[in-house]
Amino acid sequence: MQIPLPVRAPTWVSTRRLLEQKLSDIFKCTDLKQLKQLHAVIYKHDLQADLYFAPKLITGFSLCRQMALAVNVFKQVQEPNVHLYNSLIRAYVHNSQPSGAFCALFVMQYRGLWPDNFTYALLLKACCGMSELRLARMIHAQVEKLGFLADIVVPNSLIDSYCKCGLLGVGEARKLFTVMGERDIVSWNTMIGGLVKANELIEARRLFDEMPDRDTVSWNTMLDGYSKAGEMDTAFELFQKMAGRNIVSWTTVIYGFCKAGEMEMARILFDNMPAKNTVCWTTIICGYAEKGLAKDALSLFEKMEDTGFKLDDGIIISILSACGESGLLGLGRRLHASIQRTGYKCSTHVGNALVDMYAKCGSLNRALTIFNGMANKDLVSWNSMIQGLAMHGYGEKALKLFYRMKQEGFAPDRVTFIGVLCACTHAGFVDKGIHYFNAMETEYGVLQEIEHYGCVIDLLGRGGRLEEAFRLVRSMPMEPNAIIWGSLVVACRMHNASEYAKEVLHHLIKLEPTDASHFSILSSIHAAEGDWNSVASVRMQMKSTGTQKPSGASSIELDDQVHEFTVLDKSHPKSDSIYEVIDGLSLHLKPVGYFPKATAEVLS
DNA sequence: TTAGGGTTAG
Repeated sequence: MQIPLPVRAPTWVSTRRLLEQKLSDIFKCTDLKQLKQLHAVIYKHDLQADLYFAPKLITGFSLCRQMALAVNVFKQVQEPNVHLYNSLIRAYVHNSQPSGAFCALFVMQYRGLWPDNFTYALLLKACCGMSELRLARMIHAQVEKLGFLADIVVPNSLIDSYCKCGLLGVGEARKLFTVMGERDIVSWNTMIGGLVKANELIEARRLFDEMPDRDTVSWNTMLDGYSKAGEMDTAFELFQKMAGRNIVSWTTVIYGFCKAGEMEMARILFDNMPAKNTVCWTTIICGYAEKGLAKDALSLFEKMEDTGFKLDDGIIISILSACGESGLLGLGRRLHASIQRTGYKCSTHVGNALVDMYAKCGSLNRALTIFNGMANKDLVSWNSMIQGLAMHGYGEKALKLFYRMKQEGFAPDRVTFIGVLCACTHAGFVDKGIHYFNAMETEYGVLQEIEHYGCVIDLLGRGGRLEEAFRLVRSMPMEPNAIIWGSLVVACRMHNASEYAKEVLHHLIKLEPTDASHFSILSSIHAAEGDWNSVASVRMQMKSTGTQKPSGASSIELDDQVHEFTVLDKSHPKSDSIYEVIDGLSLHLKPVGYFPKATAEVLS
């Protein structure tokens, strides 16, 4: 008798096994094409709702930054379990969408499922992105009640969340760290990292010295602290002393030297690194770019491409941002050309960075072309473009874009209003600006913050409405800062209101006693009034605080080289012909009514 | 748990 052989089952089982194997390899990879293919196969076998495959697909898609696809997979599952919810929450956290993570939590609880310790650890990560102290405290109370604090991952995540909530949070973290029964190296490292980020370097070092054992992460955290604080002697001493240096250690110290302006030292370390990745290339290129050293930045960028490092969002955004900061249009365009040549798929972030770079470098048409061509604009795209137009005096165009933005369904936020108010200032629309300032809270529900007050005070001041500007400063619900007083100084000088200016400068000197420019403006006002006694007293005050007057400088980029000039500067090799051109320009300007302004301040 | 990174007034 012939026994019927099962035909379908083994095929099915082997397909499943094969898929399981394939997926276990792939779910850490970020290749969307591969993942989509696998998803199609899984779908063909009707396994998309399988509780083994679905979480892996969700994780895969989230790593590829495809939240919509991840959510879609989740929705296919009829009865999701805690594990699946955790995958979805992890996906939201990974894609910096903390609100999505919390929504998933509410739905999960609504469906009668209890979050476990993993859920809470993930939610705490989501809290990190939100920097919400209240939320961290709420979760703290809950995990304590549920007994999840016993799992060391949970208190460690709590410390991390607390640390990201500012100084108050670091205090809470410190309390928890002190009472923790068991601490592992992660607890120590996280606590030290939190202190470092809060600029509590001395306390961080105390804990670092107190640690039972240190790993590379512990050393790197301290290196980061000293590098960011500009204490490069100590940072370098630690770097030399430490064992088990890794690429992060090298990059951290290189970053520190770049920020301190010690590019030679940064370069020596960079050239001697045992291995390089995109992060350290980015660090050194941006180091050069931020210092305006366009040639070095460009040659290193080309070297990086020759070495075979592929572009990623990190490099592109960092370098473009540095270009915008220093006005290095050449490097920015070169990078843009690389993006186009390699067919790099621009994310919205990269698009925004390009818009910002071109706008800041004064190439508004290019910024507009990129902006108009962007398929997925977000709020930042609109804000960057509005700000770009406003910055260059195109107030009307900026406001038009603001209307278009609203028409397309985007709700303006605090940054949008900074752009809008700035547009009104530069275009001289004083009343319009005041209208928007008043409307932002009542019509748009956006809180008026000190930055917005700053814009309006600047707007009033430049518009010559000094009385109103001062009235607004006095009625502000917050303490005016140096920026507010600074814009008033500008206004007072524009409108020759020396009595007001003196009052304002005294506030400024109190707030920023080491900033020489305040002293020099004050002394120039006294000088203009012929009050030489006061001039002498300001100079004395400057000397006693050890403040020196820095010279103002203008710079221009030409053939990938930034040329810097100061007042009466003759150091440029082509100085003679430059002055010839300036004299020529003055000859043309005088007949049409422009005269050079040479006050005591300029000549002092 | 450690390194680079998009919009913010003068």
